Amino acid sequence: MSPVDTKQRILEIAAELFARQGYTGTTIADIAGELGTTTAALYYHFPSKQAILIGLLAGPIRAYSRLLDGLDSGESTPQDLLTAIIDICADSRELATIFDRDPAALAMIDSQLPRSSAEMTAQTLAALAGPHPGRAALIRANAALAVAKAATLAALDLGGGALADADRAEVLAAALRSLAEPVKTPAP
Amino acid sequence: MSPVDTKQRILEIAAELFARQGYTGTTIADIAGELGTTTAALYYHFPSKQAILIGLLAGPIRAYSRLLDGLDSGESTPQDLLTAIIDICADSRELATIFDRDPAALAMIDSQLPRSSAEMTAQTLAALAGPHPGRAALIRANAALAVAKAATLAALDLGGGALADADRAEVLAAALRSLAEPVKTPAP
DNA sequence: GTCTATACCCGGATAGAC
DNA sequence: GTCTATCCGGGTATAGAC
Repeated sequence: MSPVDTKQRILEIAAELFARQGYTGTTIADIAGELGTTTAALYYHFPSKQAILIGLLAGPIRAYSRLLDGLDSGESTPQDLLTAIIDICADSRELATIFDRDPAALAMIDSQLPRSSAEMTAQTLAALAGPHPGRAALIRANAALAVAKAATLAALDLGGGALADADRAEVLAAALRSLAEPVKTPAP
Repeated sequence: MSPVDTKQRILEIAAELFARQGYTGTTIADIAGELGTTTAALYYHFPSKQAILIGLLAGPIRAYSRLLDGLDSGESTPQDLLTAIIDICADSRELATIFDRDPAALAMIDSQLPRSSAEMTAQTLAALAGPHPGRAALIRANAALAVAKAATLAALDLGGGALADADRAEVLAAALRSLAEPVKTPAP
């Protein structure tokens, strides 16, 4: 099989297993077994298990990193940011799962990323919470981010791996509602 | 040191490390080191690493399981359910983190729980989504559950480990907003 | 209840033939 | 590009003295 295809298949298999069993819970033998080869064959395509994880996440994380770069300079609204997050998660159910549910794996490759995963989350929350946020605003920012990730994953499962337009709108609306400062009822 | 105290200390240390590094990412040696003993000493108090995880989660999971039992028979509203989830998460930042972010660890002890973690999540979502839910209702249920867990964790971090009343109210409000079906603007 | 020492296994990784 | 064979380290767990 041509090397590029095999490399791609390894990445697909790894994405699925990492999402299901976690990164540390998945062995090289698991991947090789699914691929139908021995573990040694894997090392022709990737120098290490970590390299597979990086090969999987580097692209999406660079995209996300660029998104964050555009925040300071640009005119992005929270809605733009949440939409972008939803679309990134929608790109791959597996990657979104790893990103959302395996922080330990992310931390393991932090040093080889353009910025640390903690930093990216912090910047995202800061952008969602707005300038000089109080505790309530920070809580709402966390809520909105959680919705964008978790509800997108749920929608992907409902849609058989694809995110329907109506579902995307529903996720975004839910995230925006959780982000919105509730209207205070004025004292009578 | 009296056995009960040591056992308790082990659980506390394990909770913190499991939350920070994940279950598989934490070694018995890590726990023993933090405890100031050798790994062998740990095995006087717990027969296995899994037993530590179970000792940690069995109580809260039983509580959550009872909560779900009460749903069918009782008159619980989504608000009651979300409040209960928030309070369970607020009980221990560490346990909530494990529960939310380490599904692989939960799956590992599934067989020894009153019901599987997947089953518990499914029942929770069903209760939040209401009878005969459409896709949109299921998405909103997922959103609300994600808010209850993630925003509570955020609030605990903001509050130094405790959940202030105002913060609890903010989390619940955000979860309820994400759950609420948006009012449809009637065609003119 | 904790120690020293160690058995045992498993997972990541390498060497070298084909 | 994939194989067989193997090394090596680290992690769980045990034996038995103190």
